[in-house]
Amino acid sequence: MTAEAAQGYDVRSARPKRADARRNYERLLAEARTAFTEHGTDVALEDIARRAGVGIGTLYRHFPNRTALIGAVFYGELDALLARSRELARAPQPCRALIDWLRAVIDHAGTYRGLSRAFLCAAAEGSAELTRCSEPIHRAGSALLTRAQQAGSVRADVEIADLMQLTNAIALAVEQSPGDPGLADRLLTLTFTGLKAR
Amino acid sequence: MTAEAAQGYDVRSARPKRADARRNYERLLAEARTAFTEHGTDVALEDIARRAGVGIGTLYRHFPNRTALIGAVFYGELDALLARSRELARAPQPCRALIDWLRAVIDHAGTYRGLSRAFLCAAAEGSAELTRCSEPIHRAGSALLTRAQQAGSVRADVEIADLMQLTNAIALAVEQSPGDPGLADRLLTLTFTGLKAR
DNA sequence: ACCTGAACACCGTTCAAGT
DNA sequence: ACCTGAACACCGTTCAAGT
Repeated sequence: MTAEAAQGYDVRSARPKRADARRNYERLLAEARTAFTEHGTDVALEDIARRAGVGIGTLYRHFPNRTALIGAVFYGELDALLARSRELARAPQPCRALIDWLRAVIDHAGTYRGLSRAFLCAAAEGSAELTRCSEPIHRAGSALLTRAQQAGSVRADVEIADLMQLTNAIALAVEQSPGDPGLADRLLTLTFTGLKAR
Repeated sequence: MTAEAAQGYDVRSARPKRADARRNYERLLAEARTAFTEHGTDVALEDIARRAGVGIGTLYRHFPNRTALIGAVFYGELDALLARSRELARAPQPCRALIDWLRAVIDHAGTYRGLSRAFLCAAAEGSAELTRCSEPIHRAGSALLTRAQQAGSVRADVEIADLMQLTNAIALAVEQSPGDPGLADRLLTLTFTGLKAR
């Protein structure tokens, strides 16, 4: 399902949204995106509603809670991340491609302050909005992981779920350490080579 | 400085606290500990004050913000973690000892829901209360790391700061995945062996 | 069917008054 | 010097009234 389809139809009734409802949905999404980018995902929802020119009640009608809104914004930006994975699936070094993609995931999570935390917490809550984001990400990562394993450059006993958990965790650590731009690379290198001496 | 000294003297004036102030401080700390254990670090501060039998203003007088309170509770429990590191410093396998200790750090962070997040965030905020906790932890970890490196079982280019960041991140991922008790072990094993095939 | 925003609930924090 | 708790500010969420 594309992002357009999700915007054009009511999720519950599966019927087309009324034109004004759809316009409000899109405005809220756009304002949420810029607000999250500027002030992080903890920004006041009332601000987002005001900037979108709708009442706070309308925001809640479209997005029952903050996580749902974060998930909807993130879902709309998945395409770039998935396109990058398809690109890297044809890169000459399968292992390098996997690491590069994990780095892209971390960078993307860093675009909104609070996103990676919401993502980690959502797994525990079982939020439908963020789960539908993590599924395509996992599939994309799985393809890159399998390719690197078949090339013999990555251990066969590594599972994508664990690797993504670790990547999310690194994204969070990186987000909390704004003064250390090289941290993401160092932690990914550590994950790749491991502690163990060769 | 011991925990007793911190309780018995006013931090700013370095003078002995009045007896009632000291008693209130200790009661707040004890109630915070149990409240954090039972309901996580997001528990209402008013509840802690009420259970300690003091006004909310008294809580704020002793602990200017939530992070300070979390830090004070955590500081009082550092001894167990540091004792474990001294024990492991004499264990036969230096590398195993390091991994076991990282596991202990993760387990300890898991005793309060929200602690590892507060810890990661505090690094960015530069909270004095939590920084004084991380220093002895880093020193203890550094000793174990150096020993494993000198034994030749851990790579020489690994730095303790990165390793602790990664460990904190794992602790957070583990906390957010209560349904997966084996996650901590799997992620630590992954950190140890690395993705790279041998 | 959808929008609005006043109203409610809740919680962190402060500070004037009291001991 | 310290304690108290009413008061304030802020924010998430709901829902009766309106279009």
